[in-house]
Amino acid sequence: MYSVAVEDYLKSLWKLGPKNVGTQELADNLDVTPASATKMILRLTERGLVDHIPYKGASLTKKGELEALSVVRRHRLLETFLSQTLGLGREQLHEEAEKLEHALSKNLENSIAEYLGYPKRDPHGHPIPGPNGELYNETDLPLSDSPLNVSLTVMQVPDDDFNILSWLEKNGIHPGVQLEIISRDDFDGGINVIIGNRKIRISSSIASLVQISFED
Amino acid sequence: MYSVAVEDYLKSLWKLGPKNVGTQELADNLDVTPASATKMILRLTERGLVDHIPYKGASLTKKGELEALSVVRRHRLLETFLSQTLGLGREQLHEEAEKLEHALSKNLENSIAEYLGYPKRDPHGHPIPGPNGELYNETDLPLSDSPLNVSLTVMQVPDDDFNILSWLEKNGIHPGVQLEIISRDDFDGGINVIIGNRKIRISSSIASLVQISFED
DNA sequence: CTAGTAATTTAGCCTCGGCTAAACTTTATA
DNA sequence: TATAAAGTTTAGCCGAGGCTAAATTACTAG
Repeated sequence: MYSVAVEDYLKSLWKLGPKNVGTQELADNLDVTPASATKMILRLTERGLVDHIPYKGASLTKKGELEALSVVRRHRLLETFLSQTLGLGREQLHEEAEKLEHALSKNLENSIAEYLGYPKRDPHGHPIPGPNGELYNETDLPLSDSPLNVSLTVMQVPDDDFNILSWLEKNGIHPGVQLEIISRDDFDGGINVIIGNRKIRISSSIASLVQISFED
Repeated sequence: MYSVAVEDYLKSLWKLGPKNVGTQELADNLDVTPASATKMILRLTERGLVDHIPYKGASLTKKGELEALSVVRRHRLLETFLSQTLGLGREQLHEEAEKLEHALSKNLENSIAEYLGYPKRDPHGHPIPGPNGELYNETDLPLSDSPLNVSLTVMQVPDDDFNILSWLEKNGIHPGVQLEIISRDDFDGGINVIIGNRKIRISSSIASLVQISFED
């Protein structure tokens, strides 16, 4: 139904939204020139997938959002499937799913979801949209803003940065793990955490990409 | 590296070869017009993937054949993988693999091959080319030409015709099954076979698409 | 051997999704 | 508030891969 390019634009608009997304930001995200992004935005607007206010930015219509969520669902189901079956590491999943998501039929999507027992989250802890775009309420919080001396459970890690993910894996930080912040370096926002019996320092920029919850 | 269209053309040329393939035949196989096929053949020739003698047909170069075999390998590994993990029926595999094969990275191909234990055949019994295009010698024979009153083992069934495959499945005919031809209808080449404790008639056109061997 | 038919190629057009260069808004700064 | 900078759009180009219609080549039958 939709081309690879169209699906990629919708996914980016969803990821960068729900605010009005600027042409530049969208173009950067997709590795194309702003001129190309403008042209595609016009086509998507034509097809009722996007609302566009010239010089102000673009955002998904309801129709566009549903299609974007369908792509995200396929992506996250594939990550979960590849992780479960082949045992691929968290840092390898994104790149593979990025290609396969465009080639996954509705049938196969359903088979995979059933096989996995209708999972609610992928291996990075990201919520998997339902078959009709349902996305449950997000209550996880950034590790960077969390209080000291409280037991925290890691809920989400980023999915698309190989280096950050490798570092997190190496330090045992992934969904389900318990940790506790013992101090915060005021000058740069870096934090020191206890995880298992080890103490490690996490930079502010990475801590802001890790989501936690207070429940065990 | 190669586009979906290029991979599809190479795969078709391989399937229809190794003879010189006519433009019409190729075009029919790919559901495009002969004019489109001609144009693509010229591009593939330009890229050293195809040898083309104007008005006589086209065939794969060594380079083109290796690339075609790589696509076939991905296709058959995917069929095997989807069958093993999701338990998809033989008649559903082809269509899904047809789309996914173009989105499978070398890494994922390797992971899947390892996971499956480097299988030699896919669920339809078709040989899976090795990672460098190795294809072992084919010794299976068409059921339609096989002798009477000898125990035969089904080795291969077609992969791309949903209706034929459904019929074969329904009648328990798939790789690994033993059967014996008890008579042949001279007028149309249809055969009567014993399979398990049932006796069924197989039309000549279907029997020519089923490959058998004499070993048990 | 020649005419008619079938297969193939060429010519010319289209859409998609890129690009660069230039023009036009909007925003920020002096 | 004028103007420079930044962001956005327009114009025009390109290649891939389709298409139709017309021209060309090959094959076949009389």
